[in-house]
Amino acid sequence: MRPTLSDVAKMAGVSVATASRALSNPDLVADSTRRAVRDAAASCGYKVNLVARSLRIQRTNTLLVLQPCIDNSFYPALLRSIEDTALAFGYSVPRPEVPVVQVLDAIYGSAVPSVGVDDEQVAEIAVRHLASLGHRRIAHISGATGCLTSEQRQKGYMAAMARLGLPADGELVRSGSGRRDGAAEAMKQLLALPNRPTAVFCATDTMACAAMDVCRDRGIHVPGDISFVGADNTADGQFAFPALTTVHVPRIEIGAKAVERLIGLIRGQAGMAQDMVLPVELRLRGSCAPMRAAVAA
Amino acid sequence: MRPTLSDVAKMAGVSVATASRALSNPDLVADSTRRAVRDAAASCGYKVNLVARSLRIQRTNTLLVLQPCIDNSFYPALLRSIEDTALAFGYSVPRPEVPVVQVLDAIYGSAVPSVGVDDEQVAEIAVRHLASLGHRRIAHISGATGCLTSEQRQKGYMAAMARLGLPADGELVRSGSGRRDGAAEAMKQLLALPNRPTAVFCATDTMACAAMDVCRDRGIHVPGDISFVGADNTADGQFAFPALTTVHVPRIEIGAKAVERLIGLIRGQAGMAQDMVLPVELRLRGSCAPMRAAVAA
DNA sequence: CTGAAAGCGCTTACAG
DNA sequence: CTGAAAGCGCTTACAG
Repeated sequence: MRPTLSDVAKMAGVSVATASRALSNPDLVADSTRRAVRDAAASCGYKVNLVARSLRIQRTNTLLVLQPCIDNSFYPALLRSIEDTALAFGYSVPRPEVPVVQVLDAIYGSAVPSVGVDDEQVAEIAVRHLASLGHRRIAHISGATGCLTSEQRQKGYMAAMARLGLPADGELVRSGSGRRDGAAEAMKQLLALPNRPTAVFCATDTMACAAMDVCRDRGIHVPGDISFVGADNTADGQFAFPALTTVHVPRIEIGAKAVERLIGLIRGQAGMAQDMVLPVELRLRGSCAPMRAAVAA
Repeated sequence: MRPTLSDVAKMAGVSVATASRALSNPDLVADSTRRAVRDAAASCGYKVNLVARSLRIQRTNTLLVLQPCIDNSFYPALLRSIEDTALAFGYSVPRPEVPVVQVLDAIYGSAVPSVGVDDEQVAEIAVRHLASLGHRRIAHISGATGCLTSEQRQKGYMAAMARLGLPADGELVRSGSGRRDGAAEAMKQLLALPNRPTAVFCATDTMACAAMDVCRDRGIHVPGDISFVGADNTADGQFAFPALTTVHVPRIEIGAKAVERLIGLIRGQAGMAQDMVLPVELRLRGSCAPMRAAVAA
């Protein structure tokens, strides 16, 4: 059992009150007492129970630090400075060794088990569907820079295009930054191309909807003139006109599995430290049509 | 004051024990009692005090969810699934509206105040120093993909090269992935170039040290044959041979300022929501030398 | 089915 | 300078 303040007090031969003061308000006790209590605390590895303290003082006085990676000599000094400053303000920085699961965007790398999907596969499914309809000039509107999901979808798009022997030259790939305005701008650039794409794979449904809106505003027919596939399967695509064909990412299942993993980790069950990749699937709706053979005639 | 279970019990005309059961163990109370307690709780907006509960049950039974961005219709369903599953396991997911400050890597965007440095400026200072020594073929070994710091340093490198009228063609930019092995590999590629760079700006000191090691192994003299500038000013560069010239990033000050900001935010002080950019500075050590005029002679 | 009581581990007036 | 006691807000045996 983790030692309590009462244990420390007994070891040091003082009352709990004095032990508390010696540790968190040292000015209030005699030098010798302070030393005795601190020694006792150190020898049994006492650490204050923050839950109890918080309940008592009606504040947590705690700052949580989340650090993306540890394998970098840059961090120790930063962390120490954070702790020192926090301490000077009467706050503490717990170093919780808590179980963690990451969902979808694996920013902590493989050191932390993740639950998500294969985002390269998401892109591959989308591109293959468009290619199966005869499209060859398939553009990509990518998501937020620095977002792993978005980067992997772009990578998957490039890989799929290469495997299919289709051109994925630079002008066909535009960043939509994961936002509606970015996607609209990207779509305008694609439409301004001398050799327009006949299909677009957008990294998110939200961006696909914005891109389709641009087409509608310009009298370009979806899917008659240009086809769209999104990814995620969010409500906006479902209720767009035409309804958006998309690659479904099973959010409900991902959330449930992530929690099961996390609780498994908390309970020390085996096999919970592995990554978990859930299947995705194409949802056919109205935003895609076969490539028109005589489009240039 | 936030209502306690005792308030709810009084409103419902039952004991605290019964109120507790009605809320967290409903099977144990009569239907009518349960309804009365729940109505009372709802009418005063009662929420269980998790600190008190945790102290009592000796577990927190709480899962913390950290979500990078909210402006995405993908998340609500995921979050609901997480909560539902957690609840089914007897865990709760608090929705803490806590003050947050981000340090250095602004992954949450400008919605969350950040404390850091201007990483484009970091790169610019490094490149300008090398250019001032006469170097023109200045290479860049970049950091981890998807890391904003690394991307901004690369962007700053490109911008500085352009402003100085120096060539920053693709072959001069290599990803070191922020790791020693990646940097070593990148350095080997740079050395294999027909027209070798005479200077290298590495996105981190750690990578610069690894790159310098590659040179030493091949009998290439630093700084006689090739100059290096790192960034961060971590201990590895300081003790490298030759000691690494670098752009100092003030970690101590960043940590202190971040905590001050955060506590200011907690205390509701004004002006704490702005981003804070701390100055960086060049630290001259032994890894740079003037470009040799007659290098090709 | 319900209530009175104990207690989780601390901190802090209050006495001495 | 130190200790006994109260109490933060809950939950849960134990009685009834």
